[in-house]
Amino acid sequence: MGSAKAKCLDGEACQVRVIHLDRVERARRETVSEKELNWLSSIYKVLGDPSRLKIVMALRNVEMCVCDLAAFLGLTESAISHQLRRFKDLALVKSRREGQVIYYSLDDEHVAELLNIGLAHVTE
Amino acid sequence: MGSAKAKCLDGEACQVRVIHLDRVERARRETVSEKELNWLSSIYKVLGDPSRLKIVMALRNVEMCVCDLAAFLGLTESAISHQLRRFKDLALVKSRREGQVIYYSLDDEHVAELLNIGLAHVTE
DNA sequence: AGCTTATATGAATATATGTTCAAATATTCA
DNA sequence: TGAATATTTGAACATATATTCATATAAGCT
Repeated sequence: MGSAKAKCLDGEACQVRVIHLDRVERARRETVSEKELNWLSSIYKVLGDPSRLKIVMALRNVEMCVCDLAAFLGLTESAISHQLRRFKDLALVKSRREGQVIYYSLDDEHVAELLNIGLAHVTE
Repeated sequence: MGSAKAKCLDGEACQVRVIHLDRVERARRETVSEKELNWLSSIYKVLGDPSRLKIVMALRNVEMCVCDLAAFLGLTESAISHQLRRFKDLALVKSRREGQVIYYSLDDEHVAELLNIGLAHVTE
């Protein structure tokens, strides 16, 4: 509706200006829970850093250890380890120990899909 | 190959420790350009914040103006405007003026796909 | 047991970032 | 023209974050 008249939400005393109350209410109805939203955004966020994106792109195809990734990225092994922990905390990457070497690989098909769509976006 | 012997990259004098040179070289071969990587990560990053994710989720379904989104998110109109500019800079959201009101909506099908996969990830 | 290698951890730091406030534009309406 | 509405912009601030350095853990080798 075109009426650009200010309205109020959440009671009388509020100061919130709203033009399309119906749309706001619809958005309220259709949104996912705050918890799901936070989780989802944390997954996008972990991909939203060039170094981490490069890491996870590499792990899509090959299992790699920390020092391989450090050589690939040109970063400290410590930096790689810190970032890998973030992936593990979100259960996006899994690890496998073989002697002293720990091999990392991608562990989430949804993330693989996210990366594929991103690549399609970039290479089209 | 299992040989955990240190090797060197990029010339003699370097100190880079590598266990699987072949894998590092393969990763080098298969990676996208630095420029594409930065662009792609910036797209994930812009989705990697709860407020922005909520904005773009809402814009998936309905056209909304700044103050609608401010009411929906419980944030300042200024905050919304700042975040919308980031989406516009990446050409993920488009705007349409109608009198004093500016309507925002999603403008990138790849991003819509990214959101769909994310939602599938969350709601499965 | 010691010694080396591979990775992890924690503190420290410099930088990036999200939000707010105050002020500036831009558009409509009287 | 002037007042009111919708949005934008820039500065400021508090918080988050990516990386490095130094140190700790863990496993294999002699």
